[in-house]
Parts: sequence; structure tokens; C-alpha cells
Amino acid sequence: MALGSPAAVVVELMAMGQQSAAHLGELLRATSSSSPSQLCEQQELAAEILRCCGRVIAQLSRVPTTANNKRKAVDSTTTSSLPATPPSKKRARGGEAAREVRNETTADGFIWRKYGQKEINGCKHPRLYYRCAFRAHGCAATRRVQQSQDNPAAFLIAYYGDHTCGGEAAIAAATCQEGDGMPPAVINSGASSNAAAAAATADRNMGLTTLLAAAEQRSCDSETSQGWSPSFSSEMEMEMEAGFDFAGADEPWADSSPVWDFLNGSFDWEFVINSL
DNA sequence: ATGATTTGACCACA
DNA sequence: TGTGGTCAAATCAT
Repeated sequence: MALGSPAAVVVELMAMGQQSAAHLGELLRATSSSSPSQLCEQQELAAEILRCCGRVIAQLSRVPTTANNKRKAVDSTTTSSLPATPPSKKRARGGEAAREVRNETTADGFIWRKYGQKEINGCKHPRLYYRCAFRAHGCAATRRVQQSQDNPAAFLIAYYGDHTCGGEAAIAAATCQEGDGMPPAVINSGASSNAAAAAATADRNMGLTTLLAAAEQRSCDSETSQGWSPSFSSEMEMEMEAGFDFAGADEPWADSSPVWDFLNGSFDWEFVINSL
């Protein structure tokens, strides 16, 4: 998915929707006037919004893109006969279509596990490699995260492969646990270039261990789950605690961007739908 | 002890 | 041959 393409715009919008829903959930949790049952219901609504956004992203991720045609010549000859060989150590993603997203956060509601980091020529920041934390379940989704050169607060995230895992049940259930906050759903050290971020990463690790254990259990309990429900991300929490305001006027896309059009109510949805 | 992260090495592609 | 993607052993954190 190319930057600025309609699908990329929708993914970006849905990511913002996730953040908004996450923010809503945080606000609801901070509101103590509601009864426990009401609070749980409100949080479930917020979680439902997150799930919807995540499913839209997942569906869009399956849309073939014509913008990234970096397939190698050999790929065109092998599409009809998939090789039975195990994944190679390199260029395994060469034949897959990358869906690139530029975002203010690396959090996207999925649980990722970092498996590599590489200094890239001409880039100030290293490139980080993540794979789905549910790879053991056969999920081959990976992503590549790189800090933007011109805007260190922004991340260029390229997604490869589809999420075939079914770990959403644990996350969705965990969002409504009595007396417990929303759990971290993303293992991410993408911005952990300082001690504070590293400490935050360490904090998240505990969450993942628990979450994965729960997911293992839930995936056994509910095999019918087909989708993947993104949930609250601790990165989102961190950004909200830091006053993250995605409607701020200093956003890089605040002028004449599709996202801004969306916020203004003048976004051309028909164009997007037709383009898809 | 277990699981996650780091990082050097390996390997394939251009 | 250089670059970039992945592996896996070592290290770290809990």
C-alpha cells in the first residue's frame, strides 16, 4: 500500500479511530460516577470500536495493491506454483505486497515481537523488524518500522502478510476485567531509544506474558474466532498521558491532507470506495 | 526457570 | 560485492 493511497488513508483513519476509542476508554475508566456494570458496558463499547477499526484494517490489508510493485521477476513465474521450500533467511517478503503507513505511533492494536534491528544506509534511525507474537499459531504477519527522518515523532510502518491468528479473544476479554486497567496489546520497542522507553518496554513485557498465556487459553476455548481485535495499547496510554492530541493544529498533516479532510467532514469517501 | 530483547552472523538479491 | 531481511545464540528481565 503506497503512502497517500486511498487504502493507506483509510488505514490511517482507522488507526486514529482506534486511538480515539482508546482515549474514550481511558476517559471512561477515569470516570468513577458510573456503576461497575455501567463502567464495564461503557468499556465494552470502547473495545467494540477498537475491534471494528482493527477488522477494517485487517480487511484493507488484504486489498491487493498496485502501488508497490517491487516483486522480483522470479516471483511472476512462481505465483502459479508456490515453492514448498521453507522460508529463506532473506527477501522472504519480496513477493509480498507491503502496506505502508505513516503514523505518529507504532501502536496498531496488534501484538508484535521484535526479531531484528538493522542500520540502514542513509538513514539516521535503525530499521526495526517485528513479527506477530502469535507466529507459533501460524500467523505470518510481519512489519517493518522505521522512524521518519524528517519527523522523528512519526514512524513509517510497512506491513507484510496477513494476520491469521486468533488472539483477539483474550484481548477483548481483558479489556473488561473487573478492577483492572486495559492491558497492553503491543510489544514494541520501536521508540525505545532512551531509558524511560526501555523501562516502559520492560513493563509491557509482563503484560505480554500474561496476555499470551491468556490468549493461548482463549484460542483453545473459542476456535470460531476469525478476526483479530485490536485493543488498548500501552503506547497509546503513554502518548495520552503525555498529552498526545491527534487533532492538534501542529500535526504534519493538518493542512490539506485526506485525514484533515476527514476531520473536517469533507473527506471524499466515494473516491476511496471506488478506488478500492 | 522462563520468556523477551539484543546483536552478530548468515544468506539472497540487485 | 554491498545491502537488507532473518536467524539464533547470548544476554537481560521478571
